[in-house]
Amino acid sequence: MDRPGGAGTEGLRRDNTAAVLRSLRRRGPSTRAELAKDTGLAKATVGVIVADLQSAGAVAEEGSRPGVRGRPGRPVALRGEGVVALGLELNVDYTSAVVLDLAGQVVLSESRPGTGETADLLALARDAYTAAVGDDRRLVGATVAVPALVRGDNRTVAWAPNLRLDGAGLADDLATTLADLGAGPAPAVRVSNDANCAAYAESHHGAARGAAHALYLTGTVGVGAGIVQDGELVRGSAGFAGEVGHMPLGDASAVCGCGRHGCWEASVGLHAMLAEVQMVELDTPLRTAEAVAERAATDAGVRAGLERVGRGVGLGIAMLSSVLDPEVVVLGGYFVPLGDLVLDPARRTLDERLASEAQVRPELRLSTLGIRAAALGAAEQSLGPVLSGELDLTS
Amino acid sequence: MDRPGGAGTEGLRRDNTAAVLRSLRRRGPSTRAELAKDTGLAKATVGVIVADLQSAGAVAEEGSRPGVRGRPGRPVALRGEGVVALGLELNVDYTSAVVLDLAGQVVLSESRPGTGETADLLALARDAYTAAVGDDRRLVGATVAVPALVRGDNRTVAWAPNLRLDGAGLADDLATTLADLGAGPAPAVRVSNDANCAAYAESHHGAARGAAHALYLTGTVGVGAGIVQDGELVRGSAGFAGEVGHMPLGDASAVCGCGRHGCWEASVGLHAMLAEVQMVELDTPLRTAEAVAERAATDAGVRAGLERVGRGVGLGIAMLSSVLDPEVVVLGGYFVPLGDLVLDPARRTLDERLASEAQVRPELRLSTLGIRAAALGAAEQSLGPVLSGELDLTS
DNA sequence: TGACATTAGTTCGAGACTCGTACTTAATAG
DNA sequence: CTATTAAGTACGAGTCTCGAACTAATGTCA
Repeated sequence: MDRPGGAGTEGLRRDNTAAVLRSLRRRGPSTRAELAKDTGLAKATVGVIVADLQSAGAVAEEGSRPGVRGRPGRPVALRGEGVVALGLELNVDYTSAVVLDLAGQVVLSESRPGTGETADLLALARDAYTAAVGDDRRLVGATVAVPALVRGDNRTVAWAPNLRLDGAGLADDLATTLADLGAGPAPAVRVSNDANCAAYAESHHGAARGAAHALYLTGTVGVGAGIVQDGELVRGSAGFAGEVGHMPLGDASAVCGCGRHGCWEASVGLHAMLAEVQMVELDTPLRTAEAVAERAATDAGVRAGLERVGRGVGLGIAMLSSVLDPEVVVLGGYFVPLGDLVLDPARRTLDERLASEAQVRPELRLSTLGIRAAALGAAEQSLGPVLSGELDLTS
Repeated sequence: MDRPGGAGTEGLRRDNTAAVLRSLRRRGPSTRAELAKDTGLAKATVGVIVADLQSAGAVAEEGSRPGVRGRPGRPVALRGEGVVALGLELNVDYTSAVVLDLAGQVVLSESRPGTGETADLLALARDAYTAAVGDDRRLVGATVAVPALVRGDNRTVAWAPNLRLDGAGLADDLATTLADLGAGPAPAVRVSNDANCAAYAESHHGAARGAAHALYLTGTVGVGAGIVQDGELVRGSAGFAGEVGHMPLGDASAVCGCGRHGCWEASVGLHAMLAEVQMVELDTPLRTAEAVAERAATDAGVRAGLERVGRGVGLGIAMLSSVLDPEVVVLGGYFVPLGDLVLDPARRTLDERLASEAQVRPELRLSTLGIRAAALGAAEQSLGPVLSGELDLTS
């Protein structure tokens, strides 16, 4: 509710500067005149703001666009060489890093196998920093995505059943690592849930781009969700929203790893899927699913098993859709290699289960971002304060 | 993301004025010094803003508060006689009206039996306007709560199975009615879902006051929900979020009015409850539930039936909590007279079903606002633009 | 009782910002 | 080569916030 930039006239400038940045991010390189029209600011104001951003290194002029009558405008573009954010993911079997520039371009993207150790992550962070940030770019923030419950402060890990994490240790460690590397004015460090990060990435860069209301589901051993409403993540009171794996939904007969019956992931998690198709797990969920998809081409029994899984997926999406009314549902994780083998039955179940006649079935899409989704979303989250006016580049 | 007040320095003033109003609303009468501290504005600025609001009739000085050392402050309070909003509810068997002043005080509250006709509502609106608005108060907006799916534009009724409503007719009719009554600068007219309105009311005035993340559930023949996240309603892409009645959750054996199996309301709606306790429906859900509660005092069979219903309620809340992570869940409608007869088993089920060890069970409370909840929330929604700076009182 | 400390609120000038208008600049059309 | 069109800039007016200095009102304590 409060003004992001601050209450005085300087705050006003910050907010207007942020509006210019957002316009550039959304519409690409634009002339001052176009920016004025898009933001509603006066031409003169835009001129001053652009000059400030230019001398801060955040934007630069491009070659002019000729053609039409009249004096040609000189387009201004966000400058990737200026400002970047770092996104990281620490998972049980790999770590990823993405460096994202202000223009939304991925500058660096790297994944390494790992064992979930904080040290792995810090090493990767160091390498990514050296390779893609260095002394000439300004790092405005870093966010780590983790498969854990993270409190609303975006620092404190409350519960990480699969990682040895506790409290704000990870955030602090990363902060000191970055400080040691000499990252200028201490960049903001945050920790965030991996499904939330991936959801954010899908809504800004991936399959849900352009949808203000999206739901992201990732299938691994468990099932996680990230909810985007009005372009922002829904966090819940403690920061735990989107923990859909144990929704009491499926067969009462299905026993879940948590010891209870009827959890959704006991019907649609990786192990449930493997039981349906009577196959065994390989080294990663993705490779496992690829093997299943391959077998499905020739094995009707496997296809039938996936059909049952798909119906369970559809049932859960029906549930979530009636609560959240998303425009797009993106499926990631092991669902991606299975594609329509799972999505088609899910769509059919969903059609049968729409809450009312007026409701339109949300579009079901597959994630296009792959393994870097969470790291990318983490980076995008770190860019947030710049685009909202909370952080001032020009000072 | 955009500044609510506008981009120029006048917009800045509007936003700061709104901040002062919000502070007064939240903390009650305050001196200029207290306002300065709370809003972060300079004393001088607050002085000017308060003077403006005073001459606009929105605030007034109260008798001074003596006691402490130093010059005593002169508290300023929101002035109920100045600015009001109108909230209405059109339901199948009654209509309600609430007039709410800027200070959050209910100026008028009236309910009448009805038959769901638009004409009933317009008549009540006229009467409420004459009685509590008249020529001396300024009406800033009116909102009608309806048991229907309303699009995100807050005007268009998309689906109203129990009312004869269609499109934006209701909003237009109310607008012309108010215009005929001579309501100054045309007040904004909106239409909104009744459960959403009630949820908003509970989070601002009722059992969930102070909770930024709340979930409201109302039990009638169906079950509806309203979701508040970060103090704002979650609407979904089309405006249909919160349609929880047909979540595929309960026994597959329970047949729902919609023709499908397993809908939540087929287990916990009024008729399902009556079937469990083997009693018949009276004229309203509330009176029916009162009769059931009375019988439960002496009839163990009824208590057992309510226990089963309560477990179903708890299961649904477990589902919703794992998705939304609310701090408080408020139950309204027919659940209120049944109280702990339903809530206790619901709490037990919920405890068994929490998504993770780290999660804390949301508090389950009963609605305290009764039949006027929706109308009150509607009025509060109409007050929103004033408190956010979208609407300027001083011009 | 009277000087003093303390807190509230106002006055005033400086500084920052946006805006509209007028002006300059750079291209195309004829 | 001139007219036209549109982009960008310079400038002055108007609005706003802010801090410092100042005035006002009260309790404290000698």
